[in-house]
Parts: sequence; C-alpha cells; structure tokens
Amino acid sequence: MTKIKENSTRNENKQLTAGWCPVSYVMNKLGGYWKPIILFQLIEGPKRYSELRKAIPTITEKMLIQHLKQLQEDNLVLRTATAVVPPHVTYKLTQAGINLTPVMEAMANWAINNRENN
Amino acid sequence: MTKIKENSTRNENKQLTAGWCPVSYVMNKLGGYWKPIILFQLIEGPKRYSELRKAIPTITEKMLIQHLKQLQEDNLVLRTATAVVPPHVTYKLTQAGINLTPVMEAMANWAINNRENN
DNA sequence: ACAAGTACTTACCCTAAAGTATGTATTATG
DNA sequence: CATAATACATACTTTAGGGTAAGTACTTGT
Repeated sequence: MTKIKENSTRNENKQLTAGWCPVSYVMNKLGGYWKPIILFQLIEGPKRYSELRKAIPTITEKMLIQHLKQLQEDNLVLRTATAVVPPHVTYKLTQAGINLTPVMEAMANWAINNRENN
Repeated sequence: MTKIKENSTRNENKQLTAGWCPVSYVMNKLGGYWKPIILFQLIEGPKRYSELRKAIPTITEKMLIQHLKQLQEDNLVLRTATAVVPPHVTYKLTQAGINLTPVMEAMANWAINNRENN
C-alpha cells in the first residue's frame, strides 16, 4: 500500500536476512498480526470476504484486504471473483498455502507444550 | 527497553492474537529480523557474545543484546557470565529453545520447496 | 428516491521496533 | 598513563506497519 523506502537500512536488512535465513523468509510471509489467523480460517476451507470478516470480528477491513493481497502476492492464497452484484469473492489456500499447514501445526504444538511450563 | 503503551489498540491486538492463535504466539517469540538468525547460530552450540557478533556481521550491538534479552525473557536462551575481566559471557539454547529447532527446520524445508517454484 | 448489501479504496495518524552514534566499567599490559 | 579487550547501556532518529474514519461502485428491493 504505502510505498516502502527501498534504500532504508531497515528494508535492506529485511531482504538480506530473508535471503540467508529460510526461517526469516517464512517469517516475512507469515508476518503481520493477522496473517496466521487468516490462514487458519482458510485451512478449514474456502471462505468469502464477508465470512472472513465475521470470523475475525476484531480485524478492520483495511487490514483484512491488505493482508489478503499480500498473501496473494506471496502465492499462499487464491482469490476467485464472480461478476455479480452484489459481488461474490472467495479466498482459498493455494498448494503452497496447503503445504504450510503442517508447519503451522508444528508451531502450534510447540506453543502448547511451551506454554504449559510457564 | 522502550516502554510500550499498553492500552494502544495495536498492543491489545497483539496480545489478543497471541492469546487465541498459537501460531501468532510463536511468531511473537521469533519476531524481529534477527531472532531466527541468532537462534540458528546457537543451534550449532553455545557461543560467546563476541562470537555471535562476528557470526552476524551486519547486526548492530544494540539489536544483538536487545534480542538476546528478549530471547532470555522468553526462556529460549540462557546467559552464563563468568566474573572475569575482560568479561566472558556465553549464550546457549534452553530446552524450550532446543525444542524449537524441529519447528524451524520445518519452516526451512517449506521455504526451500516454495522458493524453487518461483 | 433511497437504503441495503458486498467488496473494496483512500487519506490521514500513531507507535513499536529498527537503526545511529556514542559512552561506560573493569583490569592487564606496554 | 593510556590503550586494548569485552559486554554491554543509552539518548536520539527514522520508518514500516498497524489503526481510524470515511468514501466508492453497482444493482436489487420497497
């Protein structure tokens, strides 16, 4: 949305770390407060835009589409629109997105085990 | 370091998502450009502060200790200091940190496979 | 005529986190 | 007595990303 300053140290370092470190690479794709939650919703199956909104009541519309767009660019989510009025748009995981689910499950399992001993 | 404004919407949402979503919970612990890279260095074994600095030349000292502190607070890394001059401090993974390595490997594998078809 | 429903878009503000630069304590050594 | 070595600390600046609020397009139903 807002243009990023490509020559800022910050952005350069981001690129750099994503280049070296496969974990950073993944973190960049899953980064953002809402992305994991959106993906989680879509694991259950394709959902309409409005269904996602209802499923995640505390997200704003701006954040929702912004993240959906990034997820599309990163080839994790596929958007399908039907040209009707009112519009009908569904989002679903791509194969790469589906492949990510075991990774997310591994993260979730670690979280559960780690949370217990606190 | 810098105090966070606890009642900002942003911070509230962060807490909220980390509460619901185990993946967000993990993302918060691994968030920050350098944390995965620091953890990766420590997978190989304990390292001194100065060794970490040399291993990650582009990181600044501020970022390095800041992340090391957060990793300690999150119980992923253990700091051991010997009272000598010049100081001798080593960092190593805790059990929780060690448990995280298969998760990070899963992320890395996904990254490798996903990067190929781009 | 206008409200309702869907899927966005856009202009603006605020802040957490990253980066820059410099300083500190302690002791051994030339 | 000044420098080196190690492991930090701290004051200040910048920016990416998140949040707020309001608007848009198109058609069907009343």
